[in-house]
Amino acid sequence: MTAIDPDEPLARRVTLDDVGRRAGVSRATASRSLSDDPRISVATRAAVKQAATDLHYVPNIAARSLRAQRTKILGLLLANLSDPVHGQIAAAFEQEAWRSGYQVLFAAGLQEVELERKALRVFTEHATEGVAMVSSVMSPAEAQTRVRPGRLMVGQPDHERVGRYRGPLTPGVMMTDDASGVDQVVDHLVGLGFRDIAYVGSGTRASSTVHREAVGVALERHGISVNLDRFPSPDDAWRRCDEIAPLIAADLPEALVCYEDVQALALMDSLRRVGVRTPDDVAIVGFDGILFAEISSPRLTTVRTPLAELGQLIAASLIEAISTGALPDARVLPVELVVRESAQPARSVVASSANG
Amino acid sequence: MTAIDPDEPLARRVTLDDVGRRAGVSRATASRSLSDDPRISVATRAAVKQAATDLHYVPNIAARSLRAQRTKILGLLLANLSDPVHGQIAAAFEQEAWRSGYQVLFAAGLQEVELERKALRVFTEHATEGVAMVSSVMSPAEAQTRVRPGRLMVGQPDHERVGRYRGPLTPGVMMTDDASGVDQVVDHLVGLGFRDIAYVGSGTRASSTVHREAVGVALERHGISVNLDRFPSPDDAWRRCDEIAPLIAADLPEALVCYEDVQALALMDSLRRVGVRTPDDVAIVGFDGILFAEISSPRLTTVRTPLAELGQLIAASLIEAISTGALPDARVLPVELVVRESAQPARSVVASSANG
DNA sequence: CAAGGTTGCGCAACCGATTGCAGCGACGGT
DNA sequence: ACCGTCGCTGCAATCGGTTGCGCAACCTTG
Repeated sequence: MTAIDPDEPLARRVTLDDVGRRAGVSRATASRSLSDDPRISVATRAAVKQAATDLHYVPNIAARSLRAQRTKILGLLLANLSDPVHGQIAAAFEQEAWRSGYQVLFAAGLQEVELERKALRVFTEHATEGVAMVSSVMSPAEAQTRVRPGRLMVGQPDHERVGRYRGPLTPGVMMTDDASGVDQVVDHLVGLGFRDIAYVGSGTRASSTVHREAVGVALERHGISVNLDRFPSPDDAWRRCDEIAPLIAADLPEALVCYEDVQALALMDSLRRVGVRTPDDVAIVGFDGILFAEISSPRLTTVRTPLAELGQLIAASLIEAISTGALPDARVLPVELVVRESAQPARSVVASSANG
Repeated sequence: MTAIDPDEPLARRVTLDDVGRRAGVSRATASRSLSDDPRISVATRAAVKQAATDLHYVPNIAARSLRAQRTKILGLLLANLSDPVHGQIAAAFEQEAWRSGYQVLFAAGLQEVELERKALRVFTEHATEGVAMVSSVMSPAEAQTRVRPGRLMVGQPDHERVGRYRGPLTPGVMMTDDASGVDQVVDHLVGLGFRDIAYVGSGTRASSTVHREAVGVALERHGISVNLDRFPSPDDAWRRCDEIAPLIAADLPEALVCYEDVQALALMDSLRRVGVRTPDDVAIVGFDGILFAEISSPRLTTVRTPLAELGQLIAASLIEAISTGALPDARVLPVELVVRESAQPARSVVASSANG
């Protein structure tokens, strides 16, 4: 350990008084000069600014926001910081906030309602001007009661509504059009000739429930009825794939719809190790469109969701809501099926087309 | 747009005065009660606490830190929030901070010294009690001058020192033992029988330079001398692999050492598309040990670096430095070679062992 | 030269908490 | 009945900015 000056708990910072003193004016004038108040003469303003840079003056945001009642801080509560999906959203959110001069307080990886409540409380303590929630376990409805009205953006499927497909969405909700994505996936699979389709989701993520339902609905549209709980959905979507792979191998469906890319990729690997090859033995599709789905082997057929755009949109909407005082309507961002190699035409289709 | 009450720019929050009034005591007593000051009678304390919960009182951190000169805020400046490597570090850092009651302000994806300077300034404005920097483009030396002495942790290779292999490290530097990792990789490759080894790095990341140098040194130890700039290093390590893959295919080395896993994975894919198979035609090794290296096909031989541990360590060290006032010595976390499928014994070795 | 207008700046209150110090009431001792 | 003590609270200053209001000096105009 290298000792540092212990008697300097917090080296006194240069304050506006110091700056004013050096420039020979009062603190008030110093403050006004730095904010370019036209009532202060140009000469004085220049002198103050000079003094400020000489002294390396840095304003104290805490003091400012105490008086001005503006903190320029946003809160972002999200499921995870380290997975590709949420990482992208968080990064885009942070970037957009930064560009508008806002700082972001994060609360990630909580996974429990009680912890999320505490996080929201901390946000309030720091007087965040707005809060965004992405893939929280807390319901948006509860969050509404804990955040100042009109200052909450929700970046996740609205379970209540999406489950029923396109009901009116709560203002402030921003999401990718997962329902459409699922439709496209199922249409694609059915078009490829598959009928025996199974689903593997996440036991914990609420959006997985939405997904599974959507898959069921889409399949029904095609007159296909399957047991969507044929295989267990691991709690953590992509862990423990080694445990369910044998189950799948023992009761192999034609195609597998996965909750997310990471899971699809992990499952492909686990299956490979029990001798099931993709796409030869089974077709697999993912969801999200992360980078690794692009460079895996086989490359993964998936739904590309505009994650960065979503993060940016959430931040921009929040900031706009703060400045205009109007809560933006919900937004649903379009998604796009990306056909790659992990799902090939079913043998039956290949055979019949060879016959025909 | 849904209008919300425009005349409520910032609904007045409940203050200690309100709590005190309701409990029939002064603000001072209310404050003391909430912090369980023994000088206040138990009855009064209970009454105040009751009033506080009744009123949903939430303290104002800005006011508190103004007076108490403690913000309980940390700053984390890092290269990127959305890649698996930095995402893991950031997530672990945030978790550890949260556990100690600290909030984290992020500045990510800046990539320019000027922007990083501004970020550090913003941190100062918010009176962060400590700052950590991971993979910054700014030199740690400069950062030292911009952060309060003893309140900076650097989570990246110290170019000056590591380039020279194990010189004394600057206090406050925490890093994974990349030099050892590179040694292990090279030893492994050479042990597998490879001699014609090439390197592909990143044009922008400073740590890539360190890596490349380390590879050269390690090879020299084995009496192998190669041109480490045989192939161009793309700016963004994993983008544009499609552009260099043809070059590699046209001048195929026996083995390829990559700067990081993401790049190795991307390169494997690009090479596959120009007809070069891994590990049959070329051996590839990565670095970092991200999840996807574990589930790729072929699974990637790489060096596992304790990223989460690093993030946690940085945060814990920073917090300790804040409370004890002593700057921790540098720490170098051990890394571990993980042998998987992307690098198989060289044909020559296989042949000779078959002969022998 | 006086009245009215500008211009440029300072005084002091305020934001919401923390905290040193002082005061007040009750109680015991004599 | 008076005084000292102790326990419990309140007063007021303080942190570092922002801002309404007022004031002085200077300039213009009749």
